[in-house]
Amino acid sequence: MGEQQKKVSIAVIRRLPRYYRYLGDLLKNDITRISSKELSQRMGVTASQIRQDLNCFGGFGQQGYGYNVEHLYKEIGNILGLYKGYTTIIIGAGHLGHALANHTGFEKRGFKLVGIFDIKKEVIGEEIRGIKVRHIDELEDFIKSNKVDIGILAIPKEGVCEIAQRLANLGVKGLWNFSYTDLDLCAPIQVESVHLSDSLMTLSYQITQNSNDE
Amino acid sequence: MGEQQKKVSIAVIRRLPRYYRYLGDLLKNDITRISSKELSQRMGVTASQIRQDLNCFGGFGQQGYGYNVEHLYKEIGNILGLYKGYTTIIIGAGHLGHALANHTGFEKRGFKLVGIFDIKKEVIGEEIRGIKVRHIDELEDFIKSNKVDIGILAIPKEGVCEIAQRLANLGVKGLWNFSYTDLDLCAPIQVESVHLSDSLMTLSYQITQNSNDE
DNA sequence: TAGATTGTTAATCGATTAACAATC
DNA sequence: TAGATTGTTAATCGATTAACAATC
Repeated sequence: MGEQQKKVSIAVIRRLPRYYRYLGDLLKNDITRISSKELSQRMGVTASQIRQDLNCFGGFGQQGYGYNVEHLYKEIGNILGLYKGYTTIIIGAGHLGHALANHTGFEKRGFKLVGIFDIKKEVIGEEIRGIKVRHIDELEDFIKSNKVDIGILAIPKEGVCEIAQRLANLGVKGLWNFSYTDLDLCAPIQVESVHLSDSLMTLSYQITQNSNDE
Repeated sequence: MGEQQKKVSIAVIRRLPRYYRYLGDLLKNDITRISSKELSQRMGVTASQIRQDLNCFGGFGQQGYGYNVEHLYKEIGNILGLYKGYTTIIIGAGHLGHALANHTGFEKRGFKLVGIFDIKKEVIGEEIRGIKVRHIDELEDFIKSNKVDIGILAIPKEGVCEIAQRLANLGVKGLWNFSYTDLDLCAPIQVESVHLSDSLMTLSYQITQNSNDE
């Protein structure tokens, strides 16, 4: 803690979950060691990049041998904070909120859903995977008596800024934002946005280009 | 058509939807012109980057004046293929499939949902926003008699590769992949993946770093 | 030991930023 | 015309790839 290697670029960080995924697959297939060269072929990247990326965090390999799959898998999991026991709450019990609440993959990676909030009377009290939907007015009390690390924002962009600020004020560490707007908070809170429309438009651009090329 | 400016980098393309979003907001607020400098301040990027990005596609501005908001908005929409009338089908009527089907934002941007498919008897025949869920066996017939540009893959990773290949074979132009795996098809089809877990893990890394820094 | 493969430095490539002439 | 702001070239910065000595 405290001492910090020089800042790792966002490009590297965004590749870590992908490494983690491929290593998990290798582990499932009982492969115990892998070289950067073989991993690079499976992943479609250069071996050099893999070695550079990993060496941002320390030397996990061994010359002449390569990397121990299980060890590397766990190390990356550790770097990503997957063993910290982070807890999440979902704001917005609409269709997307339901989908995210019902997705079991997040828990598999160590993220525990502990609360769901909404503003609409109709959904309050409903249970999703054993978790009761609470009224948004209970947010402050809930967070004061429960550790909440991450707020998942599955609400329309109109209300998101106010909620985001409330969560920041309550000491929530990160926001996972699904609303169609950028969040620009003056608070020490991390924001990761998933702009689904942006992603779809990117795909749209690419198929348009393909058609033009012909 | 046919003649192609030198390939625009993916970094630029991924910024286009964001420009589009900000321009849409300006338009709503009845702002008719904007300079790269002012837009850069609103978006938190450099004016130079905005001008460079836009000039990959042509000169949309005017010296001494800036950019006409409505014109630029429409041009970017055009570049992104939003006026092509692209149609989509969703594969997988689970929680995520439901959420995507019920999301009206995509239609607002020109993507028309025309079909939903699943394999489970229980959901076949159900209607989501007026669209009947069909059995996956009807996929080939449906696509042969209906134009389908984009397949949205909202199914577990186990079945996704086979379905993706079937869609590619049927001439679908793009796949929007939500399953937790990379698709590596040998077919002339564009793939855009949304790995939600990867995004969450990136956030997790960042809040972990913040805690370590203290 | 010989072979393999890392960790790491150096070279290359590409993307971003700065600068400014062109021009509305 | 003078002022503003683009389009575009040049400079800088950072990320990726290549190379290779270190070492298991």
